[in-house]
Formats: sequence, C-alpha cells, structure tokens
Amino acid sequence: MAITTKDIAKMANVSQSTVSRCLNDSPMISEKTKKKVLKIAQEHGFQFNAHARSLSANRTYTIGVILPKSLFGFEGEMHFRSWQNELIESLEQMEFDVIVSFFENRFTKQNNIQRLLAAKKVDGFIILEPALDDETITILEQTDIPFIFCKYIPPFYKTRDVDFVCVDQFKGGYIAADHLIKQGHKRIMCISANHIGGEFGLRTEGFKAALRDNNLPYNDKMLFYGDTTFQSGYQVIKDNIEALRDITAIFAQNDLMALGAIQALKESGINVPEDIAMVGFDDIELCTFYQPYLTTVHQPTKEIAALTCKRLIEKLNSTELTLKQKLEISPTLVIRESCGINL
Amino acid sequence: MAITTKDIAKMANVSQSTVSRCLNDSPMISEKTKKKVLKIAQEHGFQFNAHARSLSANRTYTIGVILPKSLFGFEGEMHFRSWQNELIESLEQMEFDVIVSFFENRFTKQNNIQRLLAAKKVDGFIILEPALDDETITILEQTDIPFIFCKYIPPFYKTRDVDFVCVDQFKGGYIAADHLIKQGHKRIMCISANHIGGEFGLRTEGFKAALRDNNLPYNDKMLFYGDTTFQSGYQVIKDNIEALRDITAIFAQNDLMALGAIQALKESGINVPEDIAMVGFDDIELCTFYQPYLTTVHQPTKEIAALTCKRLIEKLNSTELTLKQKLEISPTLVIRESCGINL
DNA sequence: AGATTTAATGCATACGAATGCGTAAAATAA
DNA sequence: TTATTTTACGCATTCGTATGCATTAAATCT
Repeated sequence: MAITTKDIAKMANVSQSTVSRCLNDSPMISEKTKKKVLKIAQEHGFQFNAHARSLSANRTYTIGVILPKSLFGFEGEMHFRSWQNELIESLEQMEFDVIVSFFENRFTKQNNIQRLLAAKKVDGFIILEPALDDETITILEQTDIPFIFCKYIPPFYKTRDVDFVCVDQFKGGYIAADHLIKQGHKRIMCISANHIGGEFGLRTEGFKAALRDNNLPYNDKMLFYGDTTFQSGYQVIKDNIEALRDITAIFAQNDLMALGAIQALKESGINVPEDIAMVGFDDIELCTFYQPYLTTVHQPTKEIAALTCKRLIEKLNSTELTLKQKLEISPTLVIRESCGINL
Repeated sequence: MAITTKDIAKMANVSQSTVSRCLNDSPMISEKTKKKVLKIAQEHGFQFNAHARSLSANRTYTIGVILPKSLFGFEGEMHFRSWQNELIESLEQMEFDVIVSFFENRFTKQNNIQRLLAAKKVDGFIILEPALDDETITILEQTDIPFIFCKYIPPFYKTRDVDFVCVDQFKGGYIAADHLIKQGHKRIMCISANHIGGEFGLRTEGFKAALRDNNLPYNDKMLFYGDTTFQSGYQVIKDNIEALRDITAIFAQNDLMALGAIQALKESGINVPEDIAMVGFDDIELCTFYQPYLTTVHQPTKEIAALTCKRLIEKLNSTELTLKQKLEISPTLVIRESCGINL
C-alpha cells in the first residue's frame, strides 16, 4: 500500500490535518513543522492519492482534451501529433494530466463530455474538435466548467461567444496573397475548401483583402474548391486546365492541395515556379521532400497550445473570468522555392 | 450539484447501499428493487462520481497510455494518430478512459509512470514508447499493475519477459523479400535502419530468411542503413550509386526511405519499376500520391490496438494472469506499381 | 405449525485528503 | 504581571461509493 498523510502524521507526531496543510503549503503552519513533515514525505516518496484529493477538494488536476473523430485529410493527421504533444507538454508543466477522448463514445453513443463532466473526471476541457454541436456547447455553458477551443475555429464562431485560440487565418490568407502580389503577380487562382470549420473561409477573406489593398480586382471565378486532400488539389487543376491561361500564381489553402496541384501542373508541362508560382498553407514536412520545395504559411503550434493551456488554467483558478476571449496568433510565411527565388 | 446514490436512495425509499448494489448489478438484489432504482437513476441522469468510486473500490476505469517523446521520422508521426485512435476507441468501448502522458515530465523530471501509479490515477498502462528504460520496467513489475507494450518492440525484448503485441516484423521482412524473389529478382538491396526498437533488425532477419529459403546467397554488402527518414533513403542511394550495378530490386524497410530512394534513383536516370523494383514497409498514405505507387507491407493497426486493449483488461480482471504473452500479428503485402505489374 | 435455510435489505465503516472550528501555546500589549 | 491578540496546531466532519456483517422477511423443509 502506498503511504498516506495519516502515516506521515504518525511519523512526524502531528495530526493528519497538519500534514495535509504542510503538503499544500498552507500559511498557517510554522516553518519548522513544515520542514519536518516535508522531509518525511520526501523520504518516503509520498504522493497524494488523486481520488481522495479530488473527492475532497473537488478538483482533479486533469484536463479533458476532445479530439476530432475524423481528421480532414492527411494534413490534419500530420499536424495532429504536434498539436497534441504541445498541449500535453504545456499541461504537464502545470502539473495537470490529460484525458483524451472523442466527443462521443462510438459504441454506447454516450456524450463523453457530459459523462466526464458528471463523473467529475476533469477540471476543464480543451476542444480540438471543430464539429461540436450546439447542444453540447449549451450544456458546457450551463455548468461552470471552463472550456476553450484550440486550433479549430468552431463553425458557429460568428454567433456564439466562446473562448478560443487559433492562428489568425485571415492574416495567413493575407500574407500568402500579399507575397505573391509583391512578386508582381496580378492574376492569382485561389484553391479553398468547403469545410466544417471556419478557417478556409477566413483564408479566402484574407486573400481577397490583400487583393483589395493592392488595388487588384477580385471575382469569384478566381476561387476553386478542393476538399483538403492531395487528390483534390490534383483534380482541381486537371478539371480547370483551361482556366490556367490567365493565371500566373496559385494560392492553395493547404499544402497537400498545393502539392497535388503542382503534380497535376507538371503532368501538363507547366512548371512551378517557372510558369506559375505557388504558395501553400500549413508547412507540413512533406514540403521539403519533393522539389520545388513549397513556400507556405507556417502555424505556430507550440505558442498556440501554450496559450490555450495558460488561458484555461487561468479560468480554472479565477471564478470570475467570465468574459470570453478570442486569441489569434499570427502565422508566418516560410519562403522556399515555389514562388521563385528573389528576396 | 450532481445527483448521488444517497439522493436516489431517498427517492426510492431504500438505503444507499442498496442503490449502490443495484447500480453495480449485484446478484443479491431483487429484480423489483433493481428495476425501481435503475429507473430513478436513469430519469435523473445519474453518473457515479469517479473519484468516490475509485477511492472506495481502488479502481479507476482509466488506462494510462505512454507516448513516445519523439517519434522517429515523419512516418511515425503519420501513423501515430491512427494508433492512438484505435487504442482510444477500443478502450472507450470497454468503458475505460485514457490518460495520455509522456514517460517523464520534461519540466519536473518526474517519472510520470511512477507518479500516475502512486497517485492511483490509472488501472494499467499501455506503452507505446520503445525507449522505456530498464529501471521503469522493474518498478512496474514490482507493483502488480498490469502493463503491456503496443506496436513498438522494446529494445530488451530478448532478455526481458514482458507482454507485448505488435506486427510480426520478421514476417513482414520475409513477405517483402519473398515477393521480390518470386518476381525473379535475385540480387536485392536491403535498406534498414539503426533504431532503438527491435523492429528493423527483425525485418532484416525476415529478409535473410526469405533469401535462404529460396536458395539465394546473402552477404552483408547487400545491407545498407538509413535513419528512417525520406532524406536518409535518398542519401543511401546517392552515396552508393555504384553498388546499384548488381542490383535489380530494393527492399526499403519503411516507406519514407523507399520514396526517398525512388527520388534519388529517378535523378540518376534509374526508373522504378522498369530498372529496379522497390518494396517498402508501413503503407503510409503518401504511397499513393506520387507515381510509381509503392508496393509495401501494411500493418493492421486496428487489430493490434484492439488486441492490446483486450489483453490488458483481461490482465486487469484476473489477478492470476501472470504469464507473459507475445502476440504478433501478420502484416499483409499491398501490391501497387513499384515492383512492376504482374500478378 | 415450528424450525431452518435462503434471499433481500440496512447499518456502519472505510477509502484518503481537505477544511471549518475550537483551543492551547506563544507573542504582544497594557 | 495580567489581559489580549496572534500563531500553530488538533479534532471532527465531509466528499460519494463500496462492502462486510447483522438483521429481517420470505421461502423451504420437517
């Protein structure tokens, strides 16, 4: 059996409550006793029994991370682990554990958020799932458990008021387009995606804004849609090869579609960057495998994860942090070969 | 406040113990009471307080999954999520939650396995981390908490006796080589990797065995080493271009190295499969992006994950399952283009 | 019917830590 | 020195569930 506060109390000749207070660094304990108790605890490798603690203090020191059931293409899969890693690391640094779970149990059809909530297994939620439904949000809001969206912009972000931190997608679209424009491109194709989250729409908005700010015209004929996969990027080009006549550059709203598009162009004898410039979005590792190495928009995963955790824990500790907050981090452009070499 | 067994007891006019027994489906309760209590519980959306339950019953219904600190190249990252998903799904099906954690806290330098163990936060461990040290294994063995290795073969698998389930790496190497041999190839290059886990060594053994069984000679000059990355596969070819004279086929022990190798070959004017046949290992999605589509060895992730969980829960439930078990699942060959088309 | 076994339920306590409240000891003030 | 405040600790209870044991009610046997 593991050692308990009661055991330590006996050894230190104090009461169990005193031990508890020492270990929690209560100010009402003398330095002498504190030192004595802490020493004994250390020597015996004492660890709190998490459940006794949670039961009594109503805090679990664990955070629920809600994962997407399915990811949206290869790109999601590839980034997924770094997102998760950063979240875990940030939370572990703050001495929290993380329970990962899908939004619902595929077998029992139970809502895992509700279940974890009712069972009191977590102190709060980080939601990496863009497809969360309105009802679950409502449930979360009705309890006072803190939760925050990370990375994915919830589809209802315009109408609902929730905490979230993500990259500034608008700005990402803007800097991608701006880079192309600054290189002299005037007729740019944009490959977006219909998607549950709001990010692709925002990238498109950023793209449009950059055109506008540079006095370039925009019309919907410049806008094409894939489904985020390599194949869809490939297919968009194949299906619209004649539309390419007027175009000197392409902004593909994720790297996979960009790479698929490059491949399709290559098969049609069109070279990147010589004939057409290309910029992607995400900065996946694959960008550095096949030439031309892709110029793309990089998302600062680590910072976003850290900020998400920081904010969540803040909400956890101060009961009166009810104001919602939208935190957007600026992405950066990483310039490689696919727009030509000129700095 | 959430509803408790005591509340239900009051409503049903029975004692709290009776409620507890009903909800746990104890055989010593009459059907009538059971039905009555269950109905009330259902109507009020009762959920056990996990901590009270764990404290009292000494069971947490949560499993710790130990993740690798770093993954080994892109390939690991790509597969990672499907492994994790399958594990979570399997465990949720059995009504277990999962706490994910690294082997050690990067900041406090605490051993997370020991910590979770001492805090009683988990009932058992699934270890996806190949780099676990001997000391931690010893600690785990000394407690009676069940644990099992999944996917990665621990480096000490030859000397230590632990439960694990993974793909039959030997067989994977064997079927890859056998496929090439059956197509008439006699001089085959093998690109392996020096790696912390045991899998690459086993793939090499399988490769050798296939040669032997087909009365083909083997010598160490056929064996080359990358580090599992695309770049390393590329580099192996670049550095040994003259060795290719004698060769008609290559077995690269993972897809990334295979694709890197194909790229390097292409740059030297050597085409796959026309000039050289290639077979990889892993079946990552990237295999279907660029031609030639890679023939490769597929690992049955879902089955392995499911078996891992099943076995762990079995160990959890029967205290006398002390015999260690090594469970190896056969991989399958998925034939695409990189070995030529002939069936 | 009376005795005995069996089934169904309640009582009381344990699990381990947190915490409000009371109190003794120490420090300060009068 | 005595009165008063402050500091440091202990006592007792609580959190919600599980479970051994006692008890009552029902069923079976003689």
